[in-house]
Amino acid sequence: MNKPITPLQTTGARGSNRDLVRQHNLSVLLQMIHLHGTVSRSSLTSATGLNRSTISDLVSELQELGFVTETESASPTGVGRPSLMVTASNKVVAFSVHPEVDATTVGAVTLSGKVLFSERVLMSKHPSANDSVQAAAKVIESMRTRLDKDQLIAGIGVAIPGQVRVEDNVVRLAPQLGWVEQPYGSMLSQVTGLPVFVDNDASIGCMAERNFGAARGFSEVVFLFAGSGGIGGGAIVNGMQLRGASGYGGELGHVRIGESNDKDYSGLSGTLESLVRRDDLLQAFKMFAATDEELDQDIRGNKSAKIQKIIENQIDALGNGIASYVNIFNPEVIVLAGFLTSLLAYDEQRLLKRIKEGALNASSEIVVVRSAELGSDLLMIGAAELPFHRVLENPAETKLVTARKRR
Amino acid sequence: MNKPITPLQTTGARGSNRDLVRQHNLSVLLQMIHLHGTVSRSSLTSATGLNRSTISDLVSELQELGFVTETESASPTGVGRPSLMVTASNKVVAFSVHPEVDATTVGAVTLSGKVLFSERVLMSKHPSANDSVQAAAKVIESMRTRLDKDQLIAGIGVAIPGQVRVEDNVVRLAPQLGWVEQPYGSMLSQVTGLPVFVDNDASIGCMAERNFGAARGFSEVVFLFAGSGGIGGGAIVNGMQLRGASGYGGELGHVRIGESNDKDYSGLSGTLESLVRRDDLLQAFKMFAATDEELDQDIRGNKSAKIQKIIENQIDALGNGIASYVNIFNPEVIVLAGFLTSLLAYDEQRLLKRIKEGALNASSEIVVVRSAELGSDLLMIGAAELPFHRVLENPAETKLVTARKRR
DNA sequence: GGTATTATGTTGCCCTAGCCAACAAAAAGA
DNA sequence: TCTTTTTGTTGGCTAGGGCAACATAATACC
Repeated sequence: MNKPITPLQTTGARGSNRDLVRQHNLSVLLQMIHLHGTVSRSSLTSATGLNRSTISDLVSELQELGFVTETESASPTGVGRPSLMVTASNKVVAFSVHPEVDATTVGAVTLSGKVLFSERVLMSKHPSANDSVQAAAKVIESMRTRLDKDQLIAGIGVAIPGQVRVEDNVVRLAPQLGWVEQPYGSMLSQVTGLPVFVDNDASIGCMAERNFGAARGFSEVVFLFAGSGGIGGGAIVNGMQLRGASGYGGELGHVRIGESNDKDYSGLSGTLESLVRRDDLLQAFKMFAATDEELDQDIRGNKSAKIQKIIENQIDALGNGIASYVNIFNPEVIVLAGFLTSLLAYDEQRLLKRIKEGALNASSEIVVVRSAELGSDLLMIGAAELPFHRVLENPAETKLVTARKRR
Repeated sequence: MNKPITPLQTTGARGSNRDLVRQHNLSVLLQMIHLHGTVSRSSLTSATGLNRSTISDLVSELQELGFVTETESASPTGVGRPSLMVTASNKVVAFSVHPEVDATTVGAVTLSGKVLFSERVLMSKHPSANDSVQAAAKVIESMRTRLDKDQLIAGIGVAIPGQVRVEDNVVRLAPQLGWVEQPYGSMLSQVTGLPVFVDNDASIGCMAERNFGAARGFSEVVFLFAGSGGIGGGAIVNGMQLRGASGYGGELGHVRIGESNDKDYSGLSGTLESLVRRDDLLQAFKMFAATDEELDQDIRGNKSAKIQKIIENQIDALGNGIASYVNIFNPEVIVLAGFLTSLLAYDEQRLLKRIKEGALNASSEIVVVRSAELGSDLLMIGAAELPFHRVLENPAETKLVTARKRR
C-alpha cells in the first residue's frame, strides 16, 4: 500500500471540488473496509495518509450511514492505546444471479462478504432470458422477506456466461444459453424494482479472486476459467478490470494459438477454447456429465496412456495460451479456475515449462500460476461486487432501498 | 469528455488532502493544455467543471510557473466576451533519445509539442550501451547551449527497441542491439545530470499516437509497430498505458498465432513477429536495405504472383493476430505503424475480412483500423512524453533544471 | 505497584482552496 | 445606442482537512 496515487487520466478527468474530496475519502475508506472485512482506525490512518481526526470524522459518517460498525479491539497488541476496529456492516446486502443452461442460481451477499442465502433454481434446458428473469425475481422476492426490515439493498449483480454490453446491461451473445441480444438487465430491473448490473462471468470471477481470493492485492492479474461452456477469461490491468470499449474485453478463451480447424463455442478455430475442452476429457473418461470434483478425481487417478496424452495435449495448449498472455500483460499472477485447476495439479511442471518456452524471459521470470480460491462462492461473491461498486464509489450519496417497506 | 472521474483504485489509493486537490487540478489543466496545444479558458471551465474564478486562479499559477502563456483570442467567435486562450509554453523542453543498430537519434521537444532540434548520430554497427549514452550526452550538451538561458528542462526520455524494466530504467534485452541488462537510464543520468526515463519504443509510440496521432482521444487502443527489428506493440487500457508488473507488457509481436516453426527475434516460434517480417519482403524484392517509403512503393507497385502471395500471407497473419487482440482488448481503434501501414494500404479489405473471421462479432463490429499519423516524429514526440509526464503530474512541485547555469 | 512511555481517540481552532454573487468588459444582434 | 450574452475579476464565504493540546488506555521499567 505504498504506491503513489493512481494518476487520473486526462481523458474524462475532471477537476476536484471540495465535495469530491469528501466523496473520494469516504469511498477509499469504505473500499478498504470492504476488502479487509475489519480494519483498525490506526491502519486506516496510515494507509490513507489522512489525519487521525479526519479518519475519526469520516468513520463516524460511514457509521451513521449504516455501512460500518465500530468495536473495541478484542485482543489489543503492542504498546499504546488500542485502536478501534471498523467492520463492514451486515446491514447492506446485494443479490447475485447466475443463469446457466439448466438452472439459475441466486444468492444474497453482505457488504462484509458473507453469503447469507444461496439458492439454485432448476429449470428446463435452455431457458429463455425471461424464464431466467422470472425465476430470479421470485427467489429475490422471497429472500427479501427473510431479511431484516431495515437492511439496505445495494442492487443485483448478474454473471452471464457470454458477452455483455456493460453500458446498458444487454446480453449480446450467450452461446450455451442460446441468448442473443437480450436486455437482461432492464428486464430484471423492471420486475424487481432494483438496480441491476450485468457482466461476463469470467470477468466477475476475475474481480472476485482479485478482491478476496488467490490474486488478492495484486494489480496485474490474468484469470482463466473453464467450465462446460468453454473458457472465459478476465484481466486486471493497472488495478482495474479490463473491460474494453463496450465490456467485451478479456475474452482470453477466444485467442488463436494454433492452426487447428476445431472450432470453439463461438465458431472460431484454433483458439484456446477449441483446444482445451472439458467435454473432450469427459468423453475420454466415458462420462456424460460430472462435477469438477468428480472430473478432478478421474484426472488425478488416471494411468491410461491414451488419456494421459489427451491431458498432456491440453496442458500444452493451455501453456501456449498462457505464454501469450504473459507476453501481453506481464502479470504478477495467473489464476486458474474450473477444471483448469485439475490440469495444473496434474502436472504443474509441464505447464510451467511450456509457459517459459513460449514467453519472454523478462516477463515469465516473475509470474506465478495459482488455483482459484473461492470455489463455489466465486460468482456469488463476484456478482455482488457489481452493485457494491456503485455504493463504494459514493457512499454518502448512493440511495439504497430498504429490504421491506415500512408500514 | 463527459465521462465521470476515473475511479481511484483501492490498491495504492490514498486519501486526498487539500494540497492534493490543488495539485490534481493544476495537473488536469496542464494536461489538457499540453494535449490540445491551445485551449480557451472557457473550455477549460466546462471541461473540468470547476468555477470560472478557480480556473482563473489555477491558470495564473501555471503562468507564473512558466508552463503556459495567455493571449487574447485572435478571431473571436460567437456572442459574448471572447475567452482568453491558454497556450503551452515553449519554455519547457524535454530531450528524446532513440538508440538503433547503426545510429542514435536525439531530439529536443517543447511542452507545446514542437520538435526544436533533431539529430541522428551515425555509429558503428552494434554500439554498446555506453557508446550510445556518450553520443547522446554529447548531442544533448550541445543542444542545451542552443536553448535560451532561462528555458527549463523536464528531463530525457529514451525509446528502446527491446524490453525495459521501467522501475529502474534498465534495458533487460534489446536483441537487435545485443544489449542485455544495461542500466541505460542511470548511465545517461550520471553523464547529463538530468532525470532520465526509459521505456519500450512501441509503448512510447502507442502513447504518442494516443496523445497526438491517429488514436487521439481514445481510451482503448491497440498499437502495432513493425520495423527492421521485428514487431512491437503497445496498448492503452482504461485510458492508461498497459505496462504490466515491470513494464514488459504489450509485447504483442510475441504472441503465438500459429504452429509455424519459424522463430522470431526473441527465439519464440509461431509468433506474429515470426510470420510478418520486413526482411522477408525485402528479400522477395531483392533489396538489401530500404526505407519504409521505398518498401511501400514496391509493395504498391508489385504485380508478381509470387510476391503477391507473400504479401497476402503476411496480411493474413497480421489479421489473425489483430483478431486476437480485438478479442482480448475490445479496443476502439487499432493503429498500425511502420511497414504494416503498407500492408494495410495494399489490401485493407482482406485484412478487415481476416479480422472479422477471427474475432467475436460483438468486439469486431466497432473496431477501426488506422495508419499511424506521426511518421518520423513518432518516437521523438513520444519519448519526450515520459519526462513531461512527471511535470504534468505535479506542475507546482516538480523542480526543473534551467538550460544553462546563470552566472 | 507506581511511574514513564507510547500510541490512539477527542476537541476546538485554523487555514486553504474552491464557490458564489456582484460587477466589469467585450463581443453580437436589434 | 441599447440589449443580450458570455467571460474575466474581485471580495467574501464556507466546507473540510490539518494541527496542537489534552484525554485515555495499553505496555515497559524500576
